[in-house]
Amino acid sequence: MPFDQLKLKNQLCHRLYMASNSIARAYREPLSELNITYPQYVVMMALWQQDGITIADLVSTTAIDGGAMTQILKKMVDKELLKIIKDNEDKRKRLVELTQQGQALKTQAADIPNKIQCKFNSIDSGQVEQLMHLLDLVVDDLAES
Amino acid sequence: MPFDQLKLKNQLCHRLYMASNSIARAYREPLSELNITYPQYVVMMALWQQDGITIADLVSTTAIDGGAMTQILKKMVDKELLKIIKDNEDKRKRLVELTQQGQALKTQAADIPNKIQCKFNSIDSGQVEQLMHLLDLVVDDLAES
DNA sequence: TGCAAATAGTTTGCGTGCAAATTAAAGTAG
DNA sequence: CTACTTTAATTTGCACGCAAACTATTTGCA
Repeated sequence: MPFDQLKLKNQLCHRLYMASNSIARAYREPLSELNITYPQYVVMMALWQQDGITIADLVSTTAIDGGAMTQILKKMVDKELLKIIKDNEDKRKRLVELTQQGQALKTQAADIPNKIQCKFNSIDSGQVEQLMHLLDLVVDDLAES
Repeated sequence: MPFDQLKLKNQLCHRLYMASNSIARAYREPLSELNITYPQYVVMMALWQQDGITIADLVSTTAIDGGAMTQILKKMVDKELLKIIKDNEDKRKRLVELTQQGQALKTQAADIPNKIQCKFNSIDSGQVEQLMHLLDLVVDDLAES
């Protein structure tokens, strides 16, 4: 039955598609209170972890596409969440720095992970661990291919 | 440490984001040979399973947004993969039917799941099963919230 | 030294994902 | 029979994700 593999319910890709969209949708409400989108939130998390990094570093830690990153950062500069500074040592590079507003947003965001976690009633933290591990394997396997 | 939850590497959402993008990227090459995109492939799989269903049914089985579906179907009609027929019993509804070309494409697509599976070197089929199960739980938990 | 190759970022065009508004048809309550 | 509500689908506007083309530096190598 080679065609059985073409059934939607047998496909890992479709599960991932639905799960990823579901999660992004779940974040939409809490994030709209901070006036940011999900990818913008990912950028903020990366900068809360390490500030003043280059755009290339931001691309590699967030896995957001470089072309999209330019547009995303532009909007975040408009919102005065961060600013972009030229690197005098290497004039190709630009450094991304949080503004005070950007740093302050971390406090408002601190509760978001809990809000999301509350929606998971069928999964315990051990299963989340395992899920993350399996997803890491998927990403690694598909990395360069 | 409430801020530890804000670290990217602790976030399920970011894993899902990366895994979903990775998979979509992995399908891009094989699907470009069929001249379709990933969401279009999902629509095709749904129709190969059951042809002649309404757009609403297609939306619910694929989990593709209704607004996007209109655009996607329009492009697939242009490619002559399917046609859209009015339902005379309920004039609000429209039925989606594969053309001969659309049906024939199934044979060309039969090998795609294997091509993708070949890229997974770190995961066995049991782990894929488990991954799909966990993703189902995630989707269900986030369903209506 | 000089010049090709690599690196950092931006821009463009296309295809979604999604919310909100809109149109048309069917169902429903009074 | 009529107005209200619900359902099916489309349209619009915005934000990405991604490939490809492009600009500006820097690096590497002969």
